[in-house]
Amino acid sequence: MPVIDPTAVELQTRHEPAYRVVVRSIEAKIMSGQWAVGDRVPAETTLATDYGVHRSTVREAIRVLEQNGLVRRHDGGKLLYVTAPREADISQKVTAAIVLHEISFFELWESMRCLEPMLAECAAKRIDDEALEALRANVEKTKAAFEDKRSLVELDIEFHQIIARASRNRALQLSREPMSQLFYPAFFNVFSRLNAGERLVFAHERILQALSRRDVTDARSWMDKHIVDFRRGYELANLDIEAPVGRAQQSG
Amino acid sequence: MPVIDPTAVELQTRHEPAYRVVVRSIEAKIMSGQWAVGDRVPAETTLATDYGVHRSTVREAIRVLEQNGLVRRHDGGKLLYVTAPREADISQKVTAAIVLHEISFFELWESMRCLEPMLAECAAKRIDDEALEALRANVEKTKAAFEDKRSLVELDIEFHQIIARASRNRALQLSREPMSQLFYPAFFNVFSRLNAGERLVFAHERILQALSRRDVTDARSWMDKHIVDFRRGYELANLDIEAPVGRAQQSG
DNA sequence: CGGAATTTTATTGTCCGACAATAATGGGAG
DNA sequence: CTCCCATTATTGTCGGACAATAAAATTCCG
Repeated sequence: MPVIDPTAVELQTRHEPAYRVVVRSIEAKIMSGQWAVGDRVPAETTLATDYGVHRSTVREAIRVLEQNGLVRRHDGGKLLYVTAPREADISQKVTAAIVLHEISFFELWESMRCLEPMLAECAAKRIDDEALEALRANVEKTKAAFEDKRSLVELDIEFHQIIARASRNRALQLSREPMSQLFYPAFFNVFSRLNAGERLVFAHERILQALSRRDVTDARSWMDKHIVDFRRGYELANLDIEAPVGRAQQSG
Repeated sequence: MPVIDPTAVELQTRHEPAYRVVVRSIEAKIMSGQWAVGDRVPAETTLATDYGVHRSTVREAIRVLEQNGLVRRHDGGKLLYVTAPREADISQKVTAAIVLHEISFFELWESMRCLEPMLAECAAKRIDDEALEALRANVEKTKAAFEDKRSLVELDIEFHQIIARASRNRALQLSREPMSQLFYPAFFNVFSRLNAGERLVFAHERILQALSRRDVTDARSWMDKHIVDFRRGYELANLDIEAPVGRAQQSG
């Protein structure tokens, strides 16, 4: 009795296409560990004869597995290997889903207000000196980049990313990543309209101090303030909180 | 300047396979809204001539898009339509990623402890009478199902799902769903070992009461207690907090 | 004998064409 | 106007082919 059963609900009457059978078979082999991460996947022709189908059919199956991040070819190579899905693989898909479902900035903001303080809290418990040093460097660079809005955005993204990694919680990171991709472009709008650099540096400094002291409570509360403050900036910049994210945001 | 640019970093030197070009082209049409959700996608042969490639090539592209949830055939039909990715589509992929990355139960629990109280808080603000009624019915059924561990698990899943929906925040729901899929199977282990039905009902009743009163603070704090309590149960049941989720959990 | 250069082989990306099964569509009978 | 049937369109699958090139095997040279 498998803990997860993706193969559970399946229509018996309409016979499943062959390529999907191949997908599920290989998927099962990978998820069960029979084909371990790093193993090479047999050639298309081999799979075709093994499964008794045409190579085109195998190919379609491979595209599906590839897209799910379960198999991948090493950079510039043509051999296929079993892999664990990369964060970027699924992050991108979640991002697309958010856009197409026309999820509002508000929903994203609310989620970030939930996740970021938690990430900060976890980071305060587990951050190492290396990450702390990276954060210090980031804040210094931010101070120096007051003029350049674009660098400001990039440095802000980096700041939060370092903290996310420092949390040592990959599940939280996985949740945060796709949202941040959509959340932060809005930053550029805010920075362009308001001169928010000063507030940004102030907040980042406070958070950094809290993390340095491993002060869980402070890290959380400053991060929370920071997220709340961003929403105010968003509103002050005359952007629509309720508008779906993803398409180019316009001022009201 | 697009807000998101998935097509950004791409190797120029090694020429991109044709099927991938087709994917990106169609993807762009969908993401930009040029092909709206609900529109029919042209037939494979049409696309083939349009793009000047063979039908097999188009087919591989379609598999990719299909897997991303951007296009789908209506149940039992053969015509392809533009769609927004379903929650289940990506939820399943995230779940696979969590398993293959061997993310620990602790990481998942920590994430749920972040998300569930927030979901409860949002639900307290926005829940309607219908959902409230559904929750009441759920709690009644739970009281009646004290013996049957399996029903107990299912009812618990339902309870939290109703609250998630009531939060009216689809981004949060999107984060929660894949984790809950992996989180809850562990429930069965706990219920089997401990007689946790009583505690479960107690907690659910408190949460329900708070939601009925639209008491944001109470809803959050009872949900938090509930999640914390579950972890205790997990430990009392002698299960390993640090073990990766996904494979069958064993007692220590 | 070990490593670099070169040849051979394996593998992928793409194409052409074909055919059966069946969903979609259009048209006629009631 | 609705229901049933013939026609058409579309997909799933197959067989085979070929160029490009990565991978492997082999030769060559210091």
